[in-house]
Amino acid sequence: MGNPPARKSLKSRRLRPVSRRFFNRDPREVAGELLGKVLVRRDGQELLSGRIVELEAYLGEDDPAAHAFAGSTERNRVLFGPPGHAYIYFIYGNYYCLNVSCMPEGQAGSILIRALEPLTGLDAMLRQRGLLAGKTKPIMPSRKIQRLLTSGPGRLAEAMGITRTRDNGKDLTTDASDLWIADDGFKPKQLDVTPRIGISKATEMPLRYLIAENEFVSRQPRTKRVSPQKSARRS
DNA sequence: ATATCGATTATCT
DNA sequence: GATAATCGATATG
Repeated sequence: MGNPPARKSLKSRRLRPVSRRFFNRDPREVAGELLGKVLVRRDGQELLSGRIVELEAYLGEDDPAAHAFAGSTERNRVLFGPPGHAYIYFIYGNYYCLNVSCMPEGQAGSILIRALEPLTGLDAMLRQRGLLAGKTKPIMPSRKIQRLLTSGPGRLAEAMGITRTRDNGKDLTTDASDLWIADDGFKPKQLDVTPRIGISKATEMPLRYLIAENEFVSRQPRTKRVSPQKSARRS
């Protein structure tokens, strides 16, 4: 098996909220630095958290794939507001997705959070994802089940209990919120950059960022595959 | 492993 | 009325 994910770090490291200034710039600049940060949800006394291992940058009114493309509307107005806030949208009649607004107020641009490596609150995530199926207490879910918790934008929103009515417009740069982004000091060793997925316009721009070799991304990058069928290994 | 498809509803044309 | 920054299930090689 591969290396164990860096999970031990979380109990020893402090979770410092990421500043608003961090997001006050082009999402393409934010993207690489945001990978490895931690999304935190306070649920009563419990903290649900996961490391950001995959994300996509969406630009402003010049990006045909961005919700900001048609200008400000009631739905997307958070994108044009101050940086560091949650833009939540509802999609396919089923799922919510989380963005972080970037750029100075008045200009659109955001980061779509696409996958987390679960760190704390896994039992609550299991429950909110509906993967508990009447069973009793899970001790530690299998690696395969862990991947189903937060490996995808709709999945992570469901696991963290993120909805539009509850969270849209929330300030993600302070732990006075019950949803925020923190830095625990972790630095990814290597990143991958690929085209964005799930879109039909501007499909070629390389604006999807992933932590290389991380097993909790929604889909492994297409490129740099090596042939052996058995123990599929990337590099 | 990749491809295709249905579910389900807020938002916009 | 059409579409959608998805997911889970099924079909196929």
